[in-house]
Amino acid sequence: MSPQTAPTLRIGQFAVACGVTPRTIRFYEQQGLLSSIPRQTHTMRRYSPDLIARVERIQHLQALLDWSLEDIRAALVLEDQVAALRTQYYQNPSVIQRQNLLDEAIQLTTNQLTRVYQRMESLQNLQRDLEDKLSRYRALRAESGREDDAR
Amino acid sequence: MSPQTAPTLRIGQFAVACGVTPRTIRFYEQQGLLSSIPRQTHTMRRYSPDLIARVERIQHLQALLDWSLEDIRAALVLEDQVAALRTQYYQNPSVIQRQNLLDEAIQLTTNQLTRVYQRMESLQNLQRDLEDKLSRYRALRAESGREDDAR
DNA sequence: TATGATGTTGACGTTCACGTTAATAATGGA
DNA sequence: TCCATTATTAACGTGAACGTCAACATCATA
Repeated sequence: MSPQTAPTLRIGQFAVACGVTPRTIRFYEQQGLLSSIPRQTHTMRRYSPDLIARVERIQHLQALLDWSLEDIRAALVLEDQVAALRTQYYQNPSVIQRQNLLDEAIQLTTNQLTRVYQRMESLQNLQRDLEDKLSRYRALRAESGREDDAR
Repeated sequence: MSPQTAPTLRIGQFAVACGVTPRTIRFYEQQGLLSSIPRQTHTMRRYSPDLIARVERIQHLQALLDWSLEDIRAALVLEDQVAALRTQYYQNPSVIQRQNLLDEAIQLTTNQLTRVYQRMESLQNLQRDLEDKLSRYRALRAESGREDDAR
């Protein structure tokens, strides 16, 4: 969460850098996916370039795991909390609290990994099907080519 | 396309077998994903069990490649045409037509495969990220455990 | 300092992939 | 033959993830 780079980008350039529209960025913020964006002189939002990776992460989870923005939000919030833990960002919580938080994060990440493995397996099956199909098509095309030669 | 098994199932049982609702089945037919379903006595639809695989295929393409039903329809229609070609289902088209059809099908399948490869690569990256994250969490959790021991 | 590009907050619109309901008809077993 | 179960069409409803528009504010620069 803590920005490593200065918040220099305005929403237009930031959105282009992320490959989305400004509307999408505002929508993500509204849904709690980007937390409070600092504003210069209390008006326009400013984005630090390291937030680009966060938006791309959102889109990846969306596209690759079929997660809703709500699921993604929950995951990011938890990750942010762990990150805050590490940098002692907020008042050092009790050992129990830290452990619970970490256990939750471990649980969540494990679930994500399981999902990833399942998807990869399904994709491999699909790959096999498609490769078989392709070779059958090529064989048919070759036959048809021979007929054509003999015209 | 040509059913290998008799159309015995009514829509309720068929939908259950596919893991969807009857509404979904009717919707797919309406969108041209299942072509004309034979009806006994001109009223109720009857499904042959081999159509289950087709519905599962639709859901896979939807979930794994993020395709719209329209994209899937186009792919299935093309595949059906090639299958019809093989079984001489409709009037033997000209050699040129057959070749064009096959070329289209080869093109489409190649595109699908490309998409599959891209997704698998992205998934592998995500897998690495998640595994790294998980081991970091576990390390943190271990630290916290030691603090706890020293209470 | 004028002005065109860019940003802001609502609020309503849109698309996809179905869900739900209603009013009616067909099926199949006691 | 009766009647509970299942199916049929038609129509409207829904949630997610934005798109679009209006009415206004602010920024950068000539």
